Amino acid sequence: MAKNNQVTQITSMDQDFAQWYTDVCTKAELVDYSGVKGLFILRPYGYAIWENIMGFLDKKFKETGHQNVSMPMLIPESLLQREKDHVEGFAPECAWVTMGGSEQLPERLCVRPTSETLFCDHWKNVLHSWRDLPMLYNQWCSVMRWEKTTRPFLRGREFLWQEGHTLHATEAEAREETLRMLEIYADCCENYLAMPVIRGNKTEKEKFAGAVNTYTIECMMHDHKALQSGTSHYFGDGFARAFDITFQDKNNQASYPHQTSWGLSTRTIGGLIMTHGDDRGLVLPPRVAPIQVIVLPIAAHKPGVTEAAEKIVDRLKAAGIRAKGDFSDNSPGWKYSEYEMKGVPLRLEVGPRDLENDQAVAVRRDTLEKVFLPLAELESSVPALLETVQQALFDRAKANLDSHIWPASTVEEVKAKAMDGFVKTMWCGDTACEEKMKELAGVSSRCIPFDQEDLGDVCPCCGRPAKKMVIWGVAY
RNA sequence: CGGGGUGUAGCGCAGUUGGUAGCGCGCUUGGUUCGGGACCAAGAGGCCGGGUGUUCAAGUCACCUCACUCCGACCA
Repeated sequence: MAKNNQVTQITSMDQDFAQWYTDVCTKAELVDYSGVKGLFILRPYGYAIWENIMGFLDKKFKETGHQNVSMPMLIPESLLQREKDHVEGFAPECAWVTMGGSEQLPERLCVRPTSETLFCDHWKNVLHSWRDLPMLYNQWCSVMRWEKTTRPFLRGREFLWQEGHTLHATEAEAREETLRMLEIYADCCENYLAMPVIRGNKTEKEKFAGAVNTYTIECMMHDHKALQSGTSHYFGDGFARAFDITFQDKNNQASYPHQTSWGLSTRTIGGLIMTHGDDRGLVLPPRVAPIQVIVLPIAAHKPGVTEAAEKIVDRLKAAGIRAKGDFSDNSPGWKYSEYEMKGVPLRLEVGPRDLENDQAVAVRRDTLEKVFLPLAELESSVPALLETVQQALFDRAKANLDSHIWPASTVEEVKAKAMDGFVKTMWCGDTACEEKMKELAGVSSRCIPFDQEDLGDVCPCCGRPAKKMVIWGVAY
């Protein structure tokens, strides 16, 4: 250990999980703060993660028939107010534009907190016939919600996301779409980001403003708190009626279409950090990692070392692996720490001793386990090792989730376990009991899981008959 | 929006009873190193978050603001 420890240490998770989180965000060079509260700069490495997530989802969206569009950033107040529940939900956190240059605007304009109203206003003009349906739109954009407290990725006043918006001729089709997109989010989380999810229905209290149903995927972070990682909403024809969107159906009758929307944001990057990270910093699943393999020459000045490392980088790239070499004159130890902090899943070291043995040293980020890989087989051994890491990260997160869901039958039991994971109980369905649970046990309902269990038939809050099982938790 | 904490070099900090600013790391240049955050030498870098007061004099005292951060209430 060198005496000069010039790189700032990351606060340990056990000592202060919140501080650990912000340390990772800044020290792994994912984000920087801007001059305005709640507006964050996504630095190249952080944005590269988002680009990969976008790439995964955009492909899925297109495979399922969706088209990308771009809607305006500003919403006239009168338009936002068209749907009552919606405006009540979002108005408290809208940012408003009131001036154009030095002129007061005749009507103030809301910086979009979400774009349902804009899509509706547009659809009203372009939808005519049942032949125009379904309309399957998506946009990649940022939205603004004037939050009180802010944290990188988890809660910003501006955040990047995608919002899908669709119209369908029938309720059945729209509901099918809602669940299809939820499943794409679950696929993204589980198979791309290695974050196991719980799929379920939001309660009346927790559902999206203006929705008939909100479906969610909930993830468990390393500290056992919940993160809502993607939502998909079925709107019925509520917005269509409010915005007077109609089409002529096959019977030549004017008919209201059924609508959905669904969104996933850069918040999932926060989830990634808090699911897989450790005291050395970020740990990225290989599939989403901007750099999958970092190749480090050891004693780079010795004959053949740099050339061998460069050749390995080229070979890995040719094999479709996102590989990078670091040929800077920082010491090897410095580089180890640097790329561990940045969560690069696999490190390959090449030094004089390795060249003598026709091998490279591979070190896994998740376990720090060291193995020797014959140089001739890197094109097959490296991808295999990356897949092993991907699976190991998912398995570890899955074990964390499965071992921290506790059944309970009283409010006291819920409270006792609330800081140690999710709690599942039966529930009568009354919002009053949900509020009571928040007040007495400090938890909110995360979802009514699709996978229901029978834990009895009594609501722990009121003692009345209960048919549904709810998962409770402390949420980010 | 309430309650705490913090703003001094890129980062981490020191700065006494008020007297116009210092340390470590990083950065630049040169050399030696290189298998777990290397070493030597010489350099560059500051409107002390912003504003208003008090004072002969403010990083230091008072008030106001802005930002970050943690804890609550509200949310992707």
